[in-house]
Amino acid sequence: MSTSRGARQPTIKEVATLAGVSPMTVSRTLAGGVNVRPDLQRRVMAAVAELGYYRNENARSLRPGQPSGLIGVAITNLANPYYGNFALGVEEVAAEHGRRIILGNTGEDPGRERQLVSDFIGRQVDGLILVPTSGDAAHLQQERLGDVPLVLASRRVPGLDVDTVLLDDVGGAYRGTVSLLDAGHTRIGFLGNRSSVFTGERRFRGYEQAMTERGAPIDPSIIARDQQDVDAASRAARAMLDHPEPPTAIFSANNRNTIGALREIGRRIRDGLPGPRPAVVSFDDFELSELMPVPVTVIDHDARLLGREAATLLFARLEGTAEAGATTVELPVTIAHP
Amino acid sequence: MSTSRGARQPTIKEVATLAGVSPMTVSRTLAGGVNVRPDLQRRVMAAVAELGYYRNENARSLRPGQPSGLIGVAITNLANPYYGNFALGVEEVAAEHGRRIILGNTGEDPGRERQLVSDFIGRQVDGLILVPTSGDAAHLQQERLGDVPLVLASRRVPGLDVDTVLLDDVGGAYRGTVSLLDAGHTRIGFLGNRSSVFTGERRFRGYEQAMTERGAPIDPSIIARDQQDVDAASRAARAMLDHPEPPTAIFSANNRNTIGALREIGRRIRDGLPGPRPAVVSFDDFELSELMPVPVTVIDHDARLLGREAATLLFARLEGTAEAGATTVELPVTIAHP
DNA sequence: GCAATGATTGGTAACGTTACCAACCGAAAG
DNA sequence: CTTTCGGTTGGTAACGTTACCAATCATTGC
Repeated sequence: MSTSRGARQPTIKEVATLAGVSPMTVSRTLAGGVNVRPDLQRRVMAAVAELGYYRNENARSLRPGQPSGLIGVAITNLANPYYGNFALGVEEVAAEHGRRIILGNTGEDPGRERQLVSDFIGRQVDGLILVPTSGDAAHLQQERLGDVPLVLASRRVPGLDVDTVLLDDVGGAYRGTVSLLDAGHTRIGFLGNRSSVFTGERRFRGYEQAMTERGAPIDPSIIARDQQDVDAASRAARAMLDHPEPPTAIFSANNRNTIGALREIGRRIRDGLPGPRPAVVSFDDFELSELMPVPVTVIDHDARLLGREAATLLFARLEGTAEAGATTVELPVTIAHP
Repeated sequence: MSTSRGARQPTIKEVATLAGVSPMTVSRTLAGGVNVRPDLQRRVMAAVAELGYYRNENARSLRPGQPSGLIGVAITNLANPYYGNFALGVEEVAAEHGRRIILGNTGEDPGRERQLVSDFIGRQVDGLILVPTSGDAAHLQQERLGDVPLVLASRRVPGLDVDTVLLDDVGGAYRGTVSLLDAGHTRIGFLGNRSSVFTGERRFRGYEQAMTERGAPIDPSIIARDQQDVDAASRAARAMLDHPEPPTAIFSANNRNTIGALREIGRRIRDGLPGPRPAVVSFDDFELSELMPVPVTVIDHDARLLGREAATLLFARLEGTAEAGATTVELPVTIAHP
């Protein structure tokens, strides 16, 4: 009836023997059955079912020219829902093309990224999608990757001219800051992160542009650009609100900083502490933002779409339908007022 | 200097030729270099660097007994931050054991799950970790999986006796409901989801147990158990609060239902609608729960830890250190009062 | 009835790697 | 000076699959 508990995987040869045909006939049947007699196909399928046979995809992709069907994906922080959605978008498009993803988490560590990339290549991935860390990029140079196409997401890498999907960081930050200025704020604090230099830098540039354009002073003492997690963001917000001349509004460059800032603002309200109740503009959406005790304007974007676009770019490259040079896609962001 | 742009991956044979040794010496060097003269090792490493050679892991694992180094992971919804954290936990432990994860999203579709599992096995995964969908489980029977160990997470599958990691759903729901009863509530609504039968069922049981024990009536007209997403949850909460005799508190069995309920409650408060402002107990944490306009008690748990435990169970099985029978680990939950 | 055609089937080799065995080397021991 | 031994190196085969070619079979047209 069936193999015993814990038996090793049967081979195509065993299936062939049981079905009374050659391995070639089994292979052909499983490949679609062109030019195989229907009765033989039935016998093969019966043997496959009985033995619980699965084609060995690794052996299959050993033959030259055969794709492995794997896409390597390395992201910086899977715990961040933003990247979970990103991975989902990549997975969806990969599945539509009959591929699976191998997923690695770099934790912003360039060494880990390097290690992941070489493992992925060793597993013969058909392509790579990467949210790069900000370290050295020698391991991503085309000559190191051989014929494996690479798509970068969220961030660009200096000196690396490859397909990239980005958000409109500058424009979004600009428009978000303008909305605060329009509401009459002129003293606007900035919370952001440093290490993911690329987005942090771009979002700061948008903020700076808007402030400068409207003649609002940029005061370094209410600019904090070194917070990676919620607790650090909370502390930075606390310091900012304890400033002798505190800001009346805060621009937060990402999800982690927004949550931290709101936690601190909420604490002050709950404890009845005096001081400003700053309006907040948040780059990155979060759930229930409409229920916050201060008005929160959200600069929203679609991480899942970003993942889908990255994968689409990759498959265009794989199928040869991509343009010759490196393409950059910059996805729009939307601003939702409270 | 280096291979040309877009060249195919070099083989071990080419490295051997360049280094002036046999492929065996290259293989041995890369495997750790036991019994290989240091000068030859240096020559090999130089050739590897020059050609940009990566060991072909697929060919490597073709030999019998060699592990592929891959763990197949299928989860139901990667967009849910809960599962993103779960995947991260699995990935961390897998990385500690030198393995990568292949990730697939089932979207609660049993057909997709079946397809993913057979692809994973075809890729010779060393093990499987699954958040099962609630369909038929024939494809998960041991005799179908051959020698590939399986660990289930979050949910159990009827008729499948394998290693499993669960949350203390019943106990958590019980204690959460008791906390509402202790606060004087007796009319408590229930929001939950049906299709992920297992957790939904268990959490309802905990609710039921607490209600019955305290003699609080269980009224089916304020029990809604069919919401999978935030919008459906919102609608269910609206109907519940429009009930002629609305509940004074709501037990929400998961994150999606909690967000939906709070969105509806917030809307009513903002619009100044009359009616109760129900207290909420939420199974699943969410950020900024302390800033909600009604008190929210959170039944919290660690999805990442759940992932780590699942992977730990799997590696115990792989390394033969696991017990003979199927193990079930039930992780505790914590209750955080507002 | 016979040749030509196309459909069907099987054998062989190769993909890139490593386990196993055989061969060789130099050095130490007798 | 020979033997022995451990360290070092290379050749061969096999892992499971499929492309390619050769062989076989039935069918059609003359």
